[in-house]
Order: sequence, then structure tokens, then C-alpha cells
Amino acid sequence: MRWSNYYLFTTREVPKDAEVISHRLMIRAGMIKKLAAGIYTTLPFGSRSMTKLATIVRRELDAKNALELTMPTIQPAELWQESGRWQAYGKELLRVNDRNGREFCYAPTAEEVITDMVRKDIRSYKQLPVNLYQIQTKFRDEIRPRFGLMRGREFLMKDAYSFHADAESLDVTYRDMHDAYCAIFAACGLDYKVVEADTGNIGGSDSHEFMVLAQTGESDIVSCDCGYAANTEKAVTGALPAPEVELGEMEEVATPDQKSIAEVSQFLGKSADQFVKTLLYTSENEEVVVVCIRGDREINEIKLANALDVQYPVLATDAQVQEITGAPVGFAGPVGLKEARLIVDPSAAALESFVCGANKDDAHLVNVQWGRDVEKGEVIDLLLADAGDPCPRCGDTMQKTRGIETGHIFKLGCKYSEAMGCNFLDAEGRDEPMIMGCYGLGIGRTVAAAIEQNHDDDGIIWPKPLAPFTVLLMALDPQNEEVSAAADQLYGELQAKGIDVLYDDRKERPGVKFKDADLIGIPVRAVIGKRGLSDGKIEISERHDREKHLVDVGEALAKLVELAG
RNA sequence: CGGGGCGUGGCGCAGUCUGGUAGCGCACCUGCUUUGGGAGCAGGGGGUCCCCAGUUCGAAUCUGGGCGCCCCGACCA
Repeated sequence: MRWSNYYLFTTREVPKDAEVISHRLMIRAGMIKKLAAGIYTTLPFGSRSMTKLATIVRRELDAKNALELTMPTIQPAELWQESGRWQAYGKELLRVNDRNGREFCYAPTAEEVITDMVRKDIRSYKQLPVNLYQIQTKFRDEIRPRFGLMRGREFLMKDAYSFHADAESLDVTYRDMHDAYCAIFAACGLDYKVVEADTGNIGGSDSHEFMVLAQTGESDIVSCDCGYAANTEKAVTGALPAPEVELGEMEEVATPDQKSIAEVSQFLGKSADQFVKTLLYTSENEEVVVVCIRGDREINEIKLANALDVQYPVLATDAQVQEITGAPVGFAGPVGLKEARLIVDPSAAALESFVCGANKDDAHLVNVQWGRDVEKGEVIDLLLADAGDPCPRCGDTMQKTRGIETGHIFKLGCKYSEAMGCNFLDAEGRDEPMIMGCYGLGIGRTVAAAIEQNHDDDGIIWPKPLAPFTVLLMALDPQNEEVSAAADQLYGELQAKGIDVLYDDRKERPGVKFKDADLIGIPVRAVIGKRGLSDGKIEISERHDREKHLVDVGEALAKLVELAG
């Protein structure tokens, strides 16, 4: 491709709303352009990267016998009502009406449509398993789209769905997809981690996320050298080391205006890990739940939602706290709260003696003991895991890192097949719901993640497999006939070798071309200028180290082919 | 959903408080010079100042309504 004929316009400045590096670089390098909040046009240069990733994805999935199809992006409401997600998905589901007023939605995912298709086509266990995928645009009306392609509303995703006669068959496909995803991310040259994950509103049992490690990621991961790794939404820990406490009789102490754990901790001279933090939650079913956790730790609200089997637990209002505890916010404790359901995290349950609110204005209780002074209630893990916590498998100290969720695989079980009557006849002639799995991979997000992980101050440093072009051929002074003749010839030869080459034949000054070259980050660069050419040399370098090698004109092609490989 | 901020050529901004008919840098076009790390000089094109209504002789500027966009928060007992 000759740059002079191409649609690639770089910019020196970026819109002020672009904050993360991949977003800035994708705009500056002419890959994407914003149309509306979280909605982007992918320009030709960006499109090439996406296509390269899609090709890798297809190759690895096809190798696992997954079959590509294409489903509509506009889906009828009836299917979503059947699965129950027309209500459950909430505002993220973009709903539209056609000219007759019939309700549709723009697909955020395609479980309903694929399940509807399969229930109509497949009757027998002999036709199972099947694994079907598409690479198709999705729309999710996110609360807060941000970071360009990292969290867009409209985005390109590969989604796959498998159907099985039994759990063993699902296990095999799940493993296949796990391996395919590993192959895909490895092929892209990305530093990634597979972690245990919560299933969120997709539903189902077992689930893993593929995280590209980057500080700008929106997910927290804890991991251990032994191999355990999990999203903090899901992560469990070993028992926390118990703090040393003095034992004594329960006693009320005055703590005027000392509301937060930090304040009371300082006021009483006791560390925060000797406290029990008591929080009141409500949810859509309006039951108030009292939750206790150790004073220095945080509640994982995803775990709480799962424990309560609700969608969104929310903290009780100040008025509700006043009504139930009889005290303003800041003085809640488990002692004497008989009316409400009490859930205690193991971190709090393990305390031999602790400090908590007295359910009375300006007062706390010290030396409280479970069993003696207050019933323990249900002990359920609600802890938000953090760096330094013990690994649940081996007990070693875990680390915390951040990652970008680029892939997510689920064992769905029968959630959709039961709701939608997607059944088959087994060998005994019994009607059974199919067991399902689903597997997502964000195409645009993975490309953004690749940039997040591979760049420097001057621009993108593409991993070769995702690079829009493999070789950038620069003619420094295309007006000079010798230079342009040599460059034209090399360009033709590279094309003949099947190499993706971008030929910078623009009539720009050298400085502009070098800056652009660094910005767009093509892995291999060949520079032809009259200075080198007078000695019969072409300068070849790679973007990742920019080390310059002068190569004889006659050897340049072979060298470039070697580096491109 | 709550809080804050912003909408002025393609991009980044000034002008708004104190109303008088729009400007700067980058980008773009033409010419000359320059040509190995975002050149110089000269000339030039491009804006219903987000939209609607109102006040006024006069509105980018004041008032009201709407739309769009961004950031922060949704972390506490």
C-alpha cells in the first residue's frame, strides 16, 4: 500500500477527553474516530489490526471444530422475555421499536438467538455436541463508556456457544476453548493471565477470564505463585492471620463523634483489625441484612449479591440504619440486632474478641465475644481479597495486579435451555435440556490491550501478528529519482513476497516521516535516502529497539523477509 | 443515579464576567526556498459561535428551555 493513496492521517494533538494511552495512540495513529460516547468508527488502518486478530481467532477456533455463523444484531423481545433477561438485563439493553411498534433489542450477546436456533434444529443426542461462533458487533448501553475501545458501547466481539448432551462433553469443549484462547493470546504476543471469575448476569456455574496484564486495566486480580489466580470479584483467601487481642468483659465505652473505624481505632488505641465493621444492606426484595466484616477489610458486594441471590445489594439509607440500630450511621454493631438476618464474614467470625458499634449514639462496645455476648449468625465468605492475603490453595502470600478482561468463558449449564425449552432426546428416549457453554473474546478490546502493553513515548510498538502492516518502507526524498526508483523496486519485491508493506512515498520532510513511523509502530522499517543510497546501503531497523542496520541494497529484500517472518 | 465541568473552522484553545457582528496555534491550499527526526517566508480557503425561544437598536456574550460530550463518585458503618 502506498501511503500517498491510503486513508491514514496521523495527528500531533489528541482530543482532551482521551486519557489512557491506547485510546490516545489509536486516535493519533488514525485507527479510530469517535462518533458518539462509546461509539467509534474503525478506520482502514485500525481495521487491518482487527482483521488480523479475527484471522487468528478463526484459525484457533476452527482448529477446535467450532463453526462460524452470523446472527442478527437486532433481536426480537419475545426471545429475551422467554429467558427472563428482558427484565433482568436492565438499562444496558438497548431497546428499539420497529414501524409497527414491535419491540426489539440490539444484541449485547446472543444466547437467546442461538438457543432458539438450536432448539429448532437439533432433536437427538446424536447431533451433539455443537460449538458455534460469530464475530459480530454488540451493543451494551454502559453506565460510563470510557477509554476508547476498552469500554465502548458498540464493540466487536467474538462470541461462541456450545451445546451438549452431558457435563463431560461440556468439560471437553470448555477445555478446548480455554486452550484456544491461550493459543490466541500467546499468538498475539500478549502477557496474559487466566483467572477464576464471577459469572455476572450471563449466569452459569464455572467461569474463567483472560486478563491482559496492564495498569490501566479495570479489573483487579489476585494471584499466587502456586498457580491460583482470580478476579477479586470472585477470589477467595485462606484464613487471615488473627490479630492478638486481650480478653475481658464486654463493656460500653463513650466514643463521642467517633464514627469511622479509623477514628475509633485511633481514639481507643486499638488497631482496625480488632474491630468488627457492621454494614446494613437492602436489595430489590427489601429485606434488610446485617453484614459483619473485620474492621480493616472491605465487603465484596458481588459475593454478597450471590449469597443473597439478589441482583444489586445496596447500603441501607441513613434512615433505615437509624430505624434498625436505633443509632445514627457509624455506631452499628451485631449485639442486640435480633430482628434482622446476620451474615458474618470469616475474617470477623475468627476474632476472639472485638470492638463494635453499640447501636447507640456516640458509643462502642469493647471486648465483645461471639457466643458469649452475641450469636454469630451465618458465616459466609464476603471478603474482598487484597494483596498480601494468604492463597486459598497453598497459604502463600498473594499478589494483586490489574488486568484488561479480553476473554471470558462460562459453563452456562441449563439456564437458557431450560428457560427456552432447548431439549434433545437422549439414548433412552428421554427429553432433556441441553447443557451449554459460552465463550466471549473482545476483538477491539484485545487490540487496545495490545497497545496498552506495547508502546513507548513515541507511539505504538505492534506485536507482529497484530500489526496493520509488517514492513514500513520509507522513501526519504521521493522527488529524487534514484531514491524513488530504488524504493519502488523494493516495494514491488516485498509485495511479490506477500509481505504486508506500507510504502511511505509521501512528499513530506524526513522528520515528519520518522515521527509518523514511530507513532504508527510498524514492526520493521526500511529507510531509503540518497545519503545511504550513494554508498549502496539501505537502513533497516525494528520498531522495538530502533537499532539501525545498514544493509547492501542487494541484500535488503532477504533481510526484510527474514525480519518480517 | 448523584456531583462537577465543557460545547466557538478538522484538532487544541482565547474571546463570554463588562453585549457592538470572531481570533490564535496546529492542520489544509498556492508559490518560492529547504530536505536524515514534526522547516522558513509570503499569500489564501474554511466557522448558521450545539439547538430553540426570549431580552435588546444590536447576542458567541444576558435570560429560560432543550440536546450533546467529558470527568469524578456510586468504597462505607
